[in-house]
Amino acid sequence: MLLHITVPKPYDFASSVRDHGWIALAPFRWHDNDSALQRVERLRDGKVVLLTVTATDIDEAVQVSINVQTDGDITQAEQAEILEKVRWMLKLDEDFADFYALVVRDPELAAKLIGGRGRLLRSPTVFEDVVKTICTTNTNWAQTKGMVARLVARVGDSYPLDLERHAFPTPQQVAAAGENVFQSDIRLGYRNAYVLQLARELAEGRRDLEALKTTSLPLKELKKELKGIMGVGDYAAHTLMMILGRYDEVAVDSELRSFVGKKYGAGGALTEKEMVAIYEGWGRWKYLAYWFDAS
DNA sequence: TTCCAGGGGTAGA
DNA sequence: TCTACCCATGGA
Repeated sequence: MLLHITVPKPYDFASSVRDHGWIALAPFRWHDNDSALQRVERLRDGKVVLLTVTATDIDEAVQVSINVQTDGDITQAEQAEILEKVRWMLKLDEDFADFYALVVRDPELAAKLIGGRGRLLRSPTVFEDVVKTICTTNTNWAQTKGMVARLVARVGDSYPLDLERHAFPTPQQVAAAGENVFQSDIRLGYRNAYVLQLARELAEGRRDLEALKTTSLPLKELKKELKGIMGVGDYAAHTLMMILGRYDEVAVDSELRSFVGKKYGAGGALTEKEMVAIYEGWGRWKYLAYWFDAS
């Protein structure tokens, strides 16, 4: 089964997908030889499919193709769900025109972005991205990858045509796993409690993360809502705001401190306020300005 | 052994 | 609002 989405140029599929580290986190995979994004996905009705997403140039647009594989038929409703999820993951419904218009004033950034970059990869659900973001805090990237891989392998549904590959687990599946499985197998350290608590809140209907996809909450309120999640502080909230298409705030972490310190520090240590101020002129695009400055 | 890596919660000021 | 202290984990 092959599905298609036509995306207006400029859009650089391969660069956009790889510009975010998320591509290295399960169940995402990148196949360099054929520039394909791959992912096992559990659909709402429980069917587990393998999505292989590629892109080809067609005149004034880019055609994104989604190859859907599984052991049975795929209904119209499932096709619609897959298209919706891929559009979300690739941020195809966001308008970057204002950002690109601003970028031309900065030749260094313009050179990087001219082909149509900026649509950083995100996961199909906000739940998945919150969990992944929590797994980036106070640890290194190798451990983040391990944490997410173990979570997916241990409690995510298997893909029927290759049982070694799994979908990202639902909140219900995470909640059902319980403390012991987290401590012995998944090993997120003290983050175990954060991820379990979030999964329970969602499974029991005490929180609705997915509503944030379409929220019109003012930035401050959105940040407050995100920081209400145990384990989410300023860095994680700003990262998740970026995921949700709000680029107004940079996420200050050791990576930003290191990069900004080297490029703008002139030998002396910069305060956090000074670091943040460097991107002040980018208005609602600060996060992306930093991201591509550092890339 | 000690440090610390893409921080955050909590108590106390 | 700011600071000190603690937090599991695993590699260096």
